[in-house]
Amino acid sequence: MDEGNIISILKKHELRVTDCRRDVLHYFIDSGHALSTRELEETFGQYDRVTLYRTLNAFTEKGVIHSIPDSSGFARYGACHDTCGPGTHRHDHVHFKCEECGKIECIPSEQVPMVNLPGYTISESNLILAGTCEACNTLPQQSVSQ
Amino acid sequence: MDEGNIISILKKHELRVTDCRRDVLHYFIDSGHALSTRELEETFGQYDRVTLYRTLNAFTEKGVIHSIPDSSGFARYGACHDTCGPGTHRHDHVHFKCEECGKIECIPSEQVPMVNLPGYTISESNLILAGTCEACNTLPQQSVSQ
DNA sequence: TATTTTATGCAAATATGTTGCATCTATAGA
DNA sequence: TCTATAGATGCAACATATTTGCATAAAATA
Ligand SMILES: [Mn+2]
Ligand SMILES: [Mn+2]
Ligand SMILES: [Zn+2]
Ligand SMILES: [Zn+2]
Repeated sequence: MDEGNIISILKKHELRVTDCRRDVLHYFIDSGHALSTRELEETFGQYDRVTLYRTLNAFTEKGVIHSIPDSSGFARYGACHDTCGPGTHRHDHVHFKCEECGKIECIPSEQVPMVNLPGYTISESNLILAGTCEACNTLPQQSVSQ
Repeated sequence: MDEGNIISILKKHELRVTDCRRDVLHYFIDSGHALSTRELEETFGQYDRVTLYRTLNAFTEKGVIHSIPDSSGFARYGACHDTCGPGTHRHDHVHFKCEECGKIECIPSEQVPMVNLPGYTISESNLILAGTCEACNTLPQQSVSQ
């Protein structure tokens, strides 16, 4: 994605355009998988850890990214769809966590099936699948640590 | 649940019966919602933090409890069904996180819908719903911090 | 450009989770 | 019931994740 688009996404979400935010958002959009704080720290050593955390929090609050439920104990984030903004979050797509390569992918093509629970109000649904991803099934020997 | 049942559950899962394990298991079974390590630490100040963590790990390994994915980044655990034991884990039920009271419940009556992803191997599915729980819908003013 | 608002970096604090080791205890066997 | 032993506990220390306070720097606005 080109730099102009990155900047307009930041502006559309009421975020000041800074080097750190441009670089991180760029990386989110181009990476194709959900990111951990660890991966961001390793990728962006030029920025302070605290700044990266604050970037993730700002992005989450403004609807640029969303956190993905995981039982590993580490937070993971994925880029939101165009439809998300401050106040409006819709993440009805499935997530897949590969146990071989450790990557979490958003699967935009799969909608989370609706469930009806009498008495409950459901505002958000998250379906997280785990197993082996397409890439690891094709190249079974390329497994990598998380 | 009575003390005899608690003890027999521990024994059935190859766990030595200790005060800590009896108290924690009792609390899991009677509480009706998923527990965070934080809540356990606050509830069981008489036991060392490390012992509580090791209790959770032992329970999870032996199939007494299961961890529940959450986007908060903190581990949460729920009591397993009768059908779980060492080696056999089946958690195809839905989980619900209430945004009012912060509680996570297991919904044993709802199965996680199957999804087919060509190219992927799926070994586990987790569906986490969020919104307002039955209790909070009934008594809207009783909201509590997480 | 001047003003205002917000982001950043650094230090420090807090929180979460694990490991090593000495001691204690639940359990099985004599 | 007594004893031997594998396993559980508590404590200290460690490792890592995440947040907060504050001074400074930079972005937006006029
Ligand atoms: Mn996603
Ligand atoms: Mn459950
Ligand atoms: Zn993979
Ligand atoms: Zn509730």
